[in-house]
Amino acid sequence: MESNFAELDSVIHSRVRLAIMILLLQSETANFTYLKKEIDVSDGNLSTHLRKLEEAKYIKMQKRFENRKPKTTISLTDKGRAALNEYTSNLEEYLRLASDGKKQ
Amino acid sequence: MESNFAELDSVIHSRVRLAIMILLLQSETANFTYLKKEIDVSDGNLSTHLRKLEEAKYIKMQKRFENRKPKTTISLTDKGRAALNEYTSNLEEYLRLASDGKKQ
DNA sequence: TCAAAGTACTTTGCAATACAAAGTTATTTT
DNA sequence: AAAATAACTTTGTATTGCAAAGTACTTTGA
Repeated sequence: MESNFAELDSVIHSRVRLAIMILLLQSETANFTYLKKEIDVSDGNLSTHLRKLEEAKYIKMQKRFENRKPKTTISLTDKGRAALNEYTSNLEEYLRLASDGKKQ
Repeated sequence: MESNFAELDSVIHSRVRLAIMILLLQSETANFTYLKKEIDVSDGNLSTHLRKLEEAKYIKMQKRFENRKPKTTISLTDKGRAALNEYTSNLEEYLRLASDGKKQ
């Protein structure tokens, strides 16, 4: 039986990781501090979420030194962009069902 | 600082529990077997998710006997309906940000 | 000049979660 | 009367999510 409720990519389905992906979609590249401020998450937590997205190859991180300080630049991969697209369209379907429910 | 990324109610932010809430919104009441089939989830998993929603007072479960068989009827509480409403409007904002991101 | 504070992270420890397998209790079929 | 079915719940375990602590520097102020 085909369920109305599609699987939701568990790599993306976490508030923090979803926010990271959306921010990267908007701004193409970002750094650690920027993400941290925008999402309001602790350092450690952000670090592990980034690692998870990297392991899934949804983002890539370039680490280099700029003015003698470490600087990480984070961006979406094509795979990540595609996964986010599918995730959001699945979620939209959930929301559509929810708003159908309200109407009756 | 006000983040664009609102907290997402962690009681609802799980594929299975979100689906349960939406199904209850649509059909007012439901039983265990119906939910299980619609969501495609194992018995044990569904049972624990239902308990979690009940503990949060988002759903109520009436257990009674009908034709000498146990029959659980599950429905949304007002609190649950309100929480789902807030959750979906927060999520819609995330999705709006995502589709803004795509356009640029 | 050297100690304290700041920056940009990562690692660690642990509590909470998600899941399926196994268990329970009662009924229906063979 | 044994086996299958229904409608769940409990248990065991692997995974997750999180913040506190740690690391490796650099900058600032006394």
